Amino acid sequence: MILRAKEGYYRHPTSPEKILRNFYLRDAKTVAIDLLGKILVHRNKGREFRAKIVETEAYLGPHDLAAHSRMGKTKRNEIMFGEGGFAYIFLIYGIYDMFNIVVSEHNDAQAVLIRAGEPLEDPDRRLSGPGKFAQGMHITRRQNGVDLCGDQLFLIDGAPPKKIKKAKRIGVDYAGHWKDRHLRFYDAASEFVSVS
DNA sequence: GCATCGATGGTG
DNA sequence: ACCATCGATGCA
Repeated sequence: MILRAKEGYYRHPTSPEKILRNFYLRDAKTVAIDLLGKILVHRNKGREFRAKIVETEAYLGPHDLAAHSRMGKTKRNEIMFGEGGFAYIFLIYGIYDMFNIVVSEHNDAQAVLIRAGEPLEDPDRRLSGPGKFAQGMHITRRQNGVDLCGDQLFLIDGAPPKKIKKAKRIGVDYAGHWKDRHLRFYDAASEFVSVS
């Protein structure tokens, strides 16, 4: 099944195999890098939205002063303190929902923010930037806590980027020396990355 | 090409 | 008051 014949456009996932739990039970930096090139699938109300992930950020746990888990467990972030492989979604600036994937073991409170993707079906859908990504994928706080090993929201395999770039995370200038850590990763060749 | 600003609502 | 954002605006 070829989806769309447009210049430079993604055509087909190499092997549509669902990503299993053990993928998520590793540290945030490793998973953030390995997520690049994977396909996120969201099935919602009889529709299906898919995107190739091209930009991520790692949040390393309570000691990472940029991570939500730095405050300890609260009503909002409790999903972060659970096992890896679950969706953590929160509202930012009163407007946008941010889609994160909880990773590592129970209580490690690590997560990976998905910052940008390439839409597989409609090339005009903009999925660049975490707010637009969640919006374009129809992911909202209703999906907070959803198991990514289920059938509603999950990942399938995809080819990793040829070249990965690393940079500082966006919007975390409050985080002391953590703001300068290179924990943002993106596909160097993708036009859909939010900030190059 | 910048820098700055407002929208908007949950959180601590 | 702050915020893991975005698009519009103003100025160069």
